Amino acid sequence: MTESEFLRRYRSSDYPKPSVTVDTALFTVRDNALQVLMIRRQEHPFQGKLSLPGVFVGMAETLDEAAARALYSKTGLRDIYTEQLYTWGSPERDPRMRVISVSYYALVPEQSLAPPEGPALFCPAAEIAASGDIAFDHSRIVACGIERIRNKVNYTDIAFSLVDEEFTLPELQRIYEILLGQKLYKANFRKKIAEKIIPTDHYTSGAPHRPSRMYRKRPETAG
Amino acid sequence: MTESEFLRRYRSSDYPKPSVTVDTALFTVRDNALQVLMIRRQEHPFQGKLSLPGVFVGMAETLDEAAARALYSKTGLRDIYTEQLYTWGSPERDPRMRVISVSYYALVPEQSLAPPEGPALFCPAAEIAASGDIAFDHSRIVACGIERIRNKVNYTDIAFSLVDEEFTLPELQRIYEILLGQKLYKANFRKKIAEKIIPTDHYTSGAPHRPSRMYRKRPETAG
DNA sequence: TTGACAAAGTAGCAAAAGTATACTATCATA
DNA sequence: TATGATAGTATACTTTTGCTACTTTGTCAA
Repeated sequence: MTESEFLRRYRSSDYPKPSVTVDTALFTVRDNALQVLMIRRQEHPFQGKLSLPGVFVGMAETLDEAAARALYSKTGLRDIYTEQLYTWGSPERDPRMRVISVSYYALVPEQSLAPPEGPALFCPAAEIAASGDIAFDHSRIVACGIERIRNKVNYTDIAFSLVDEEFTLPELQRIYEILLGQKLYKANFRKKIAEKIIPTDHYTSGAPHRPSRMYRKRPETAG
Repeated sequence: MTESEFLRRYRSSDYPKPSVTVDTALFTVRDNALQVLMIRRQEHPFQGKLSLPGVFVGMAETLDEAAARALYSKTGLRDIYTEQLYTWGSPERDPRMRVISVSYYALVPEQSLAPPEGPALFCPAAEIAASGDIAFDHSRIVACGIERIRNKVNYTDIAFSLVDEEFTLPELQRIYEILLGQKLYKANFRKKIAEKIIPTDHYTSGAPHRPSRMYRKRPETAG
């Protein structure tokens, strides 16, 4: 049997197939807390419950593209930091039918977000992760995202995805403290990230204390 | 519309669906190298090429169960360390049709493996990861597994999954060195893992030098 | 104009962790 | 009984981390 014969003969409809969705947890830091974008469901199943924005994977798009599409349709944002989290495949996770969900998380600075509209709203991520009243297994997805972020903060630069292009060190430190869930020492923090940043000649103003210098992220050195 | 009406009305066949497979990279340390179990493909596509053992996901099983099934059918082993890696969904990754692959990796000590039979064989993982001649995107899956292992060695106990229940410290250190790709200092290594192990009163014998004490992994302390 | 307040930013020490080297111990073998 | 080989230990040195105290520079109110 040649390969072309085989391809002709293979009938993919011979096998039952699960549906595949991509669900994306969009995180930001707001009001001194890590928050996640949730959607109040208008339809069954889990009508009225909170869920993550998700889409069915199109037959011609990659998973990353599906994740970007889900985010764009809810926020209008493109080119934000996005990464695959985990794939959930329990047969009972959707009461309608077998649905496998590839989950993603995304990070965006609060300043670049328009206030969420319609059924979308930001919720404290820790509350969602701890709640027993979230649609599907989306509570676990959020918990998984929180954990991933907390790990990666220590050995990557993902925290920079949560601040604007120009930022002060007190701002950045606050992001780290919220993600890690603990206070950091100012002097040590600055030593640690000194090599990752470039000072600008801009300063904050107006506050009743010494102005804070603004910095940018230093581009990664290849190799 | 009530929920039951909705469920009746929903026809899952209205949407085209990708197929979903689970592909599992089984790693072990053999001949002083990290090796991975590969299958010489008997059928199209990629006939004659090496691929990872994989199965289509059954409609009633979880993804973890599918991964365990794939491993069991090739090795006869159960209850080995297994963890999800990443999900691959490029539309072109399988020439037959749209197939989304949820990849897993597994770790097993060499001693518990029977010699592979039939089309199965162990290959140096680094060579597979670097090769351009592997079926599907399985070369990238192996590369992803190597990277994950290398990361997790430092902050988890996955290295213990690659040695027998009783092991010597020189053995364990060799595993660490192979996974990390670098020599470690004996004294420092022992300080680091001292709290993770329990000494037994067994010793190696027969070698023309001082016998080596055997240890077991200390059970994780809850909390 | 100036003193109080507040947060930004800096200096430096001590403890802990990591890096590296030198040493002693114990077997098989010749 | 000396030798070679690897197991195992002691210890000095270096870097990082944890912590405290200090100086700087703005607003605001007396």
